[in-house]
Amino acid sequence: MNNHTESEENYIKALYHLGGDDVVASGALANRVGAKGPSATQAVRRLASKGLVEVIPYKGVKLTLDGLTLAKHILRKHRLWETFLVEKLGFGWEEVHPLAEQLEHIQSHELVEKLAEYLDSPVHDPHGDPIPQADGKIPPAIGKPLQQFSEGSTLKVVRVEDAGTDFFTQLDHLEISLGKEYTLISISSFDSSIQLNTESGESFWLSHSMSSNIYAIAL
Amino acid sequence: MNNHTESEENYIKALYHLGGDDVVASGALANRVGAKGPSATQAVRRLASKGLVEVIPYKGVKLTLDGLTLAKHILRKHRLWETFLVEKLGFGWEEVHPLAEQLEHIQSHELVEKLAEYLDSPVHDPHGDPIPQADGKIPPAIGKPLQQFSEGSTLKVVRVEDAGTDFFTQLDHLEISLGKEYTLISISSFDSSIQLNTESGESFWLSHSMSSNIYAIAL
DNA sequence: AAATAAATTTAGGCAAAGCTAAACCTTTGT
DNA sequence: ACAAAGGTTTAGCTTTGCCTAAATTTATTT
Ligand SMILES: [Mn+2]
Ligand SMILES: [Mn+2]
Ligand SMILES: [Mn+2]
Ligand SMILES: [Mn+2]
Repeated sequence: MNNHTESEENYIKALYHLGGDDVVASGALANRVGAKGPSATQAVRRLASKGLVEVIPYKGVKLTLDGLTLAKHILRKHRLWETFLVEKLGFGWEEVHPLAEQLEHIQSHELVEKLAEYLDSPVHDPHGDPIPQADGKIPPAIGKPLQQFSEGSTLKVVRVEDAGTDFFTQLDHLEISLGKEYTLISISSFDSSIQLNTESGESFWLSHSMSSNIYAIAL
Repeated sequence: MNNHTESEENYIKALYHLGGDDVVASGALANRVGAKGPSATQAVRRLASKGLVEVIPYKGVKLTLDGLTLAKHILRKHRLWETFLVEKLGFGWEEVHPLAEQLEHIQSHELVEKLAEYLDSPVHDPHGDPIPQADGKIPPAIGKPLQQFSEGSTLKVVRVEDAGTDFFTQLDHLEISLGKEYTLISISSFDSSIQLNTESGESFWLSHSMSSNIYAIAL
């Protein structure tokens, strides 16, 4: 019931990201884990024989309850390690993902819980994503995309959607990070770009592709 | 040159432990990694093709310079993680080895160095073993076994030899830990057991198998 | 020096994990 | 309703890593 390989865990996590406990097509799965179709077909069969997924041939794959529990546990580890790397070791939030991709496979319940305690039982990771708790419950995702705020409202950035390096580089250029507060000045009806004011009154524009990946709460 | 599997790294580390850069018999190697002879024979061939070891058929295996460098780097990671687990997460020194056995395979030079810095660049791990430094140098092993002290000398425990769970349990029973100071009262000429006095004057005996794994420095 | 014992390698298998090319379902468009 | 297109599975192969049994080499003993 317990011992899973790194590969297995990556497939489980991919299934969770793609569909939660819904059916996921084998092609999409293969794509997500960076493998080819036949590899995924074989992989899900191994997972099925362990009771982690249910396969409907030519239709797709679905996490079982066991699989879902495992997925959330791996995600918990991933986000706790990301938090550790940023909070304690001083990594930038844009560099921790590939490291957590390795660390999430370390097997020890005691380690996970000691780590969580050491980090003061965090509820969100450095990107603002909710950290599944030890009991399997997942805190609600917070914030809504900047587009959904009305002109003139003040807001605080609380989450960024996982995106590539370029996205983070751009965030750094603009000095945007979690916790920063802004006033939304205007939303262009031409290209949906957004004008923000910093607390110190400086004004700048955000493209739609940037702003749609930035989540905030109203103040 | 870089990417090694967990299995490969475990073989490299085993070779280092068994012989440094000397020749090691394939049977001893197999034994150390918990595999059978033929598995080791095959494994060292894979390592040889990567330039990490040199094989002399029917004679043994030897780390190359590259292999030696890798071995020390893995050992550095192992001992840094052990230090982290004890110092920061509050694990007991007897429980960290199997966890470090996993963590030592995480690949990221930046992570290792950030971790070392976070731990204030430690020179010894929780068992008193020297931590190989970033430049490959290894601090000298400290202490000598209790037998080598003369009766009446005062000493401080600075290292214990890696041993099984039972050894640590017994250390805990006797409340022996790194940094503790004792006076050596007598060494039995019958069974080489050793009588120690604690700082508060209590007296107790240590079997030879215990004391020969406990290293101390004179005060 | 020959015989025996011990260690090592070879031979032959198996499972996990990946790949390409070919065959096979499903869906879609006419 | 059917043919083309698209996605999925099957077939067949590769590498890593580990196993047992048998052959081979080296070491030890008489
Ligand atoms: Mn991963
Ligand atoms: Mn994250
Ligand atoms: Mn290991
Ligand atoms: Mn140690």
